[in-house]
Amino acid sequence: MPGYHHGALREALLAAAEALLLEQGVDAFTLRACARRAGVSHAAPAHHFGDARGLLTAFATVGFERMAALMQRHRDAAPPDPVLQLQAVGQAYIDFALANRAHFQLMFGSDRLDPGDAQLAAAGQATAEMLGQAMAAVMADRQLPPASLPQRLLLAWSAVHGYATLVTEGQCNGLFGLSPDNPQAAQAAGAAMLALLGPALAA
Amino acid sequence: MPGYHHGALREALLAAAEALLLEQGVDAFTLRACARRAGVSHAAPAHHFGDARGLLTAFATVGFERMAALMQRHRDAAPPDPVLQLQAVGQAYIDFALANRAHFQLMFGSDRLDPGDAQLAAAGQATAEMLGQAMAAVMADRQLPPASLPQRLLLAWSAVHGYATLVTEGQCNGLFGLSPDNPQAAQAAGAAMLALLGPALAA
DNA sequence: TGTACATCAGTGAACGCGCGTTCACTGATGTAC
DNA sequence: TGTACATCAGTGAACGCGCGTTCACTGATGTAC
Repeated sequence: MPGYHHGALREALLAAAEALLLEQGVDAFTLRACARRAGVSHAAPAHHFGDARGLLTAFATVGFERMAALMQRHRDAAPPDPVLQLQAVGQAYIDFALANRAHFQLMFGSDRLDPGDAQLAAAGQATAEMLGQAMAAVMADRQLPPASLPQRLLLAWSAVHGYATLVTEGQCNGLFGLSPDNPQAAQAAGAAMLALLGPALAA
Repeated sequence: MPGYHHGALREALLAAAEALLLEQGVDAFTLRACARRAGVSHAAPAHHFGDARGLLTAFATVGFERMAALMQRHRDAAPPDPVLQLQAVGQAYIDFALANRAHFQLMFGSDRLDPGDAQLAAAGQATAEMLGQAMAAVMADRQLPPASLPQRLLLAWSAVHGYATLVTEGQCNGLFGLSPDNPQAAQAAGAAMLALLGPALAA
């Protein structure tokens, strides 16, 4: 890993971005700070990402891909009951947010992404479909009216997204003692929430 | 409303901040742009707010106060059934977010607030208590085990917060056609979601 | 195997810009007598 | 009622800073022959 040519600068910049976002928040993110963090000239990132928007968009895309992969893993590991599988997917949503706070906040909370980016859109859609398919499986299994899919999906998504958002933003710290610094407790509380919600979605 | 002395600059700056936040997002917010928007010298805001953090903190505090007031109104207007009242409070949460996107996003999504500000903390706590009381009333009415209050509260809060966040961030635009630009549709979908959730919280 | 050359990845100096902050100031308001 | 004066609210010029972007460059890699 020598001098002039870095070799894996793209990945190094994404790692530097994560550290910066976690430490200072997205408001403080600058291309120069990111390059500094990666130990590289401040003009170097332009070769890989164009500008800050491009870098953050690539960062968010990686986030969606990771999230979808985690959902798949959780679902595969769950018992064959569709409701349990739906809960597993929801838990993956929460777990991902806790373990990748910087990605999660950027993916859903920032206006510094390029909304027209094709890869970002594809990754986001693939992630959404994981949840949609799990919900559809529940509905088929319980013979629920297909017309109610949107509402059910919206409720499920809102619950996991709201919980993940509240915890990662630190809003649950005072009232419930839940913070991303204690992921075990936050995961457990999320599981309890999903256990309470599951039956409502399957009825 | 004459020349040198503005007379209501504090309020004018908060209004200018709202317009800027809606148009450009919180990332682009600067004290100078805010002063420009209010038609005033760029050094003027310091007299009222100190710095940008102070201004945004005051702005968020106003948001929490408005939200709590709307919750109270919705609850008072609802039928005497505790579950319906809880749903009314939840609907107020959603309605507030839709009607005050700039406030909402700043209140919950920004790291540009002063976390030590006493007024902000008080206003936030008062808002949280509105939801907590409505939930407690449901539990007393249905004789539910008091120990389950935190989980139930967390589920209710997560659902309304998640929904409000997803819609105001524009995440529900593609898949569900819900955007803050069409508040009626977004309110209706939120009501449907709450109708689905209500029984789960009261059982 | 060796040489020439095109391409790529990163450098570092330079630029102009908008920002936050400071500060002496000035115009208006309110209060004491 | 009038006058003097303190206090307050807003001005505008000035500063230093970090930012994004540009650009000629240089060191390394890969490929053709």
